[in-house]
Amino acid sequence: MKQKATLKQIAKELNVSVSTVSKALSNSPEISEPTKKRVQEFAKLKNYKPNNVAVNLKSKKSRTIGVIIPNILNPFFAKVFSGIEKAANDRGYNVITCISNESLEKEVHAMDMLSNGTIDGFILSIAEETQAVGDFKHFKEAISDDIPIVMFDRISDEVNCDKVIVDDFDSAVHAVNHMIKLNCKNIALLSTIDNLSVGKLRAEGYHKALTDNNISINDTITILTDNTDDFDEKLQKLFDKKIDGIFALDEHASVMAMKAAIKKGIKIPDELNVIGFADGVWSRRLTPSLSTVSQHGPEIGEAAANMLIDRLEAKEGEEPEYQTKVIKTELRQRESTRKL
Amino acid sequence: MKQKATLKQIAKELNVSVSTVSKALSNSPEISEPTKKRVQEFAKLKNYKPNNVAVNLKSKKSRTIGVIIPNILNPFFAKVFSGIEKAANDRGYNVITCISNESLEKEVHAMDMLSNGTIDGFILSIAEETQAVGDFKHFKEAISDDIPIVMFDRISDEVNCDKVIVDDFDSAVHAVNHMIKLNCKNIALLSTIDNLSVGKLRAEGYHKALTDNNISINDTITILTDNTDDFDEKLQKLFDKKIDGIFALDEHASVMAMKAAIKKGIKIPDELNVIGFADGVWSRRLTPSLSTVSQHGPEIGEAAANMLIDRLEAKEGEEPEYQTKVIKTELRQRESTRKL
DNA sequence: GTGAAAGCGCTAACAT
DNA sequence: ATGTTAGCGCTTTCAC
Repeated sequence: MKQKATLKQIAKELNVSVSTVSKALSNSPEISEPTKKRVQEFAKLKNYKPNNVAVNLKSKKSRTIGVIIPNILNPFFAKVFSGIEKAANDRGYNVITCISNESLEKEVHAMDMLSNGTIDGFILSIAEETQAVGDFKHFKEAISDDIPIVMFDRISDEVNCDKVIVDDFDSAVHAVNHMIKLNCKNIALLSTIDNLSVGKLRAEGYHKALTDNNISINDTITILTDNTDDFDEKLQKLFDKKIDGIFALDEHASVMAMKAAIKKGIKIPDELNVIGFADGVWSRRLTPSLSTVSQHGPEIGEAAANMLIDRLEAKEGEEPEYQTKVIKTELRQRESTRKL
Repeated sequence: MKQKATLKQIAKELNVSVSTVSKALSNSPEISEPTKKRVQEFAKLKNYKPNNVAVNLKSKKSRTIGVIIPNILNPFFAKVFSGIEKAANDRGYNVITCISNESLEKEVHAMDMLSNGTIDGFILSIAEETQAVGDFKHFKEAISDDIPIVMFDRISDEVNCDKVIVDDFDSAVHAVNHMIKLNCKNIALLSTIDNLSVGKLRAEGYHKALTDNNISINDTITILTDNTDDFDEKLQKLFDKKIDGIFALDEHASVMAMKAAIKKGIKIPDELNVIGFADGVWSRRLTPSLSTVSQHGPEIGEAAANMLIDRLEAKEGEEPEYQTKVIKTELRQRESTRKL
């Protein structure tokens, strides 16, 4: 292995001082043109790259963002992640990723591992268990240690920090209103994420839309749970009731409901309209394709990364106020909805 | 903001030397029990955490792995990634992720950004463009700079390094043999990844199986392309031919083919058997659910991470030989296959 | 225009 | 048992 080039080595070989080399490479006006040229060319020849760790130690910044995601297999999070990675890279930042796997302990551990100079700030979505338990000490601690956090999607009002969310409540109101306009009279509400803040907000939006339209809420065509097995079981009985619309709050509920309806021989969209929250390519690939509330994952990620970096790069004392940015959803009409 | 605790500060406040504090915290036998206790308790009180950047500079190791993935939205890569992340974390390593987006330039840039002490080694799957162009200089450079690489799935024989792959060729032979046993006589071969090494291997496996069974190869029921639009177009005409089996080399081909068949009113699996390479949850959710060649993404990731870390932690001069580990696939029978 | 020296926070060989 | 010193690779202030 060839030795890695350092300032020291270059200085020795060129018979100049370390600081001359350093300045020459950063194009300082203190250094004469000929010396600069000599140093820069030699450095290129030797393929010199400043040791990032040393630079970080000196500057007390790592230009690295810690991202904590509950589950990378969920296409929504994968999309957000790709947005974060892109925006961060564009601004010269690296991204260290941890997966909390919905566990409070892993979340705490991950933050602990990284809160030692490794990262300058966090972007995260709260783990399911953390939301259930309501333990947010680790977030507050990081913030008081001057490590900024940007939360996205699953947030907590108890923590004072930047946030990026989707207008879950409004999106649901809008989607359900749309179904009502399509002449749906009996819209089932299905969710396997009733433990999450976002799930609750979407359910409230559904209620609001029904109430606004003077439609009474029918609990017998509502499945709210936090467990897919439980959901699948309850789903069996759903089609005993009269329904002409399904509003599903997550991908699992959307797909399983469509699958079950098709099996029962119910025609979509002629007898049944379906709208679901979904982000993968799959809503398009389904037969019939699924009309969705699309959450613009990449935009959420980009917004979060930019908010964090803006704060990191703000001059001391000029940090912006904490803000909550709302990314608008979009109702994507595909084959599963049509006027009844 | 409260000042971050450092050894220096603690030393001053306790009226001992920095090295005493350092040794006490690492539980060195050189230090007396009472002092140790005093220091350790004070450190805990102050919530002291060793500055990771300084430790890295000193030790010339970062305990961080650079992962470069072509596309995190592809569920196969997402699964591999989750395996890497898990194995790395279990062994005390962090993971910095870059997404090459199938671009050679981004791949080169990512490696460049990280090859300066930020990471100890790479785990990567080669970008599409890189495979097409056949430019592997950046990999060789890293290796000669003593930064080990583990490649997975999309590898290159031109680069001498550790590799983790799936037995694509054998898997395809096995799957097609299976279809033949189910009495398929006219098996179509569909691929949108004919530009990738893995795509080619799978296609060769298909040919081998047909040849072994004395079935002649029929180019009119073969769609090999690297472009999904092109594929979708050619797919329209596929069902004009007589086919009773579909072997699809990637997720897009699998799903679009099933969707098209269903639209044509072809009964799966009664008139047509389908097997596809796929990794998402969606193969299960399809109607009928898709029989797949499952690639054990998480295991691939874990194996890659462990190989890399084993090499990183090997004593100088005792590094293991480069090896290529093969993870076995599994034929997952679901509703899209049944004896004709 | 160039160089010497200090220091970022930590470890470890070497005194005392 | 504790402290002193040097050094990881770099930047930057201050002298010359």
